[in-house]
Amino acid sequence: MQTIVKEPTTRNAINTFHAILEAAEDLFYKNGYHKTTVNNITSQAGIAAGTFYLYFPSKLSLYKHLLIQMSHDIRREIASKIADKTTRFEKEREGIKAFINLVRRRPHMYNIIWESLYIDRELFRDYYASFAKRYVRGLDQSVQQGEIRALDTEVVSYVLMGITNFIGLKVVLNLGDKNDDVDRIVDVVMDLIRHGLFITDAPKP
Amino acid sequence: MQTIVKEPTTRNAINTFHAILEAAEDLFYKNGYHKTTVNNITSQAGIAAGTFYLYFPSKLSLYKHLLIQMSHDIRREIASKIADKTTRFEKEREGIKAFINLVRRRPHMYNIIWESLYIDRELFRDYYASFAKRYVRGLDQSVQQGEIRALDTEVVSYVLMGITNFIGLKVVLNLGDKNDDVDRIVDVVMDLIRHGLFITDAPKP
DNA sequence: ATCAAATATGAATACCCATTCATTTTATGA
DNA sequence: TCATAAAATGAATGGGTATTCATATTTGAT
Repeated sequence: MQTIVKEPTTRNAINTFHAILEAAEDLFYKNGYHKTTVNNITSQAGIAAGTFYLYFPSKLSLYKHLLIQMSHDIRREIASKIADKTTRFEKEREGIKAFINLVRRRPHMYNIIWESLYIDRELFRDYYASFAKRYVRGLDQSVQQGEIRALDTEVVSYVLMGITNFIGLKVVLNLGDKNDDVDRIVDVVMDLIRHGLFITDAPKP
Repeated sequence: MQTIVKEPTTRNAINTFHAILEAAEDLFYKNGYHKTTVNNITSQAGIAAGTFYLYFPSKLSLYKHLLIQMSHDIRREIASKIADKTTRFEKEREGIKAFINLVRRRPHMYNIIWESLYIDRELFRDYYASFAKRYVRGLDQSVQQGEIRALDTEVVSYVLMGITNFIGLKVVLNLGDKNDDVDRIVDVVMDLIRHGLFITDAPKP
């Protein structure tokens, strides 16, 4: 299934195309995919209902287009923020921070990505499977370089994704402490990742 | 909003009531809330469409009923599995294991709980906020008893929920390694929680 | 200025689905 | 056995919405 009819070329067409994307992002976030009608989207975008179908073959294709775009945005954002970091620890910290700041700026992303589980399960699976795959590559490298312990990196990748996602959830949904400061939270998380949760007497192996 | 019309009393009524719940659980899991019609549910339950409304005032109320029931089931299951454990470490391990085994047995739970984010956001918030609150109580106690380090227990609770949920997701959706063994995965997770991810030379404080 | 292609319009279409209700069947207790 | 209540039926209703299409406008090249 193609996600768009064709790339718009003229100035006006580009504006219309982006107006649709912007309205959809906003409405999908506020009301969810199912409660958002194509008419809601077109009227918020300031265009006629029929115009929508000049750009997208269906409502679902628009959703997929947004999801794919966002998954790229997330990867690019994280990659750019950790590119110049040299240690795995710093990469991890900046990666988490980048993700949280991104979803805080654009809380739409959260909703849209998770909602895929209910719109197209394969899309959801693919999203996390491919994210994990990349993560594992980075972790394996760090194991080789002796920076992190030799654990099952696939499991570790899901642990780290879980941490990042739920901390993001807390921040985006304003769960718990209302005065959350991203840096402070990330410090706590990194402390956990570095030292573990428990008090032990024995030195580390 | 009440979730059911009234508790059924006679034998047949109880059967019908449970047939509806079972069919709904199955169909919401397979196709999601929005793609499941009341007719789908009643025909899979082997009853007429109208009968549905003798038990539930609306489709949404059935969903809420399932969600509330499941959140109780999860808490009860975890509580019963950790009741006799004495150390925080064991409680944590058995809690994670109980959760994963439960969602593996009834993968419906996963979908239904997360889908609440798109059906009724307050429901979703309440679910995790109250889960976190309980978690924090337990963690605070363990901090007092010197079993775990004195970190922000609210942040820690989201970290632990995130880990558990994403490991559960991996298992339920069969992401990555297809021969996942729950005990082995939980061992990796607990190792992480105990020692952290990184190799450090200094002994623990 | 002219024309063809690209864009845009919005009312009409066609389908879907939650819920209702008049009617029938089944259970219960006197 | 009969009367009453409880449970069940399923066709009909009504509201909603994704998509289409005949028509109109705008754009850009010649």
